[in-house]
Amino acid sequence: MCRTRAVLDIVGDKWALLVVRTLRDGPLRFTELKRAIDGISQRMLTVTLRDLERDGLLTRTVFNVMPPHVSYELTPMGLTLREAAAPLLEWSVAHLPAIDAARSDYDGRG
Amino acid sequence: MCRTRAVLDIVGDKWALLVVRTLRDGPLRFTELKRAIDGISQRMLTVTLRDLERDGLLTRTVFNVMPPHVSYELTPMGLTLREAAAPLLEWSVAHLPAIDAARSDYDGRG
DNA sequence: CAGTATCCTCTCGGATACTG
DNA sequence: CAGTATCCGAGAGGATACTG
Repeated sequence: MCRTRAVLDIVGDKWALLVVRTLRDGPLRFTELKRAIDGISQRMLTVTLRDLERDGLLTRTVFNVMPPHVSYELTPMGLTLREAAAPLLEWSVAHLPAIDAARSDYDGRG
Repeated sequence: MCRTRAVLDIVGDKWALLVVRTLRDGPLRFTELKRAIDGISQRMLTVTLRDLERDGLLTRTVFNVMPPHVSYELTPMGLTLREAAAPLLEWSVAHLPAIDAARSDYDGRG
């Protein structure tokens, strides 16, 4: 099995890249992330954050205060992932209309 | 729902980026792709190629000979995707060891 | 060679309810 | 606030067998 698949599991994750991108400008709290990432469920945000933490891409910092305060921040490696993923995300946004058109065309003939 | 999610559905596909990368140096036949992409099943290669064709990212050319000959080649848009994805794939290869280490470390404490 | 067809399992991920 | 726990349905994707 090609090793590249292991990292495409990160990229292919439904939410991981969006979380990484959302953290580009500095640390955020759980609720702030949830608000920023439209459509993500509480459960999936938790799971995604845990996975990214496990992979060494972000850090989780708990402040023992009331009410609880947890801060998520990209690690240096997480920042390099953000840089590497940026062109792909930009490509995606730029080519979305072209892909929609190609699909309509394809389906119209099929 | 954030529009970026729609494009991550294209890019987040388990095999799509590997197919695009494998076609970077020119057209390949079905069996050549299957051999080059370690671990992909016959079914998933078929499905992935169909999706990429539908999205206008590659072309499928059938030569009516015996035995059958089908050639897959990136479109100009497919080539731009390949360019956009290159940094991420390089990042993947470069950081795999670090991610493995982070996982072992995390699991060792958890 | 380049698929299609079928079956079947397993994981992803949403909804909901509860807690320190 | 920042989670955890539980349940559940849909669909991704692998294995296998067959075909023009």
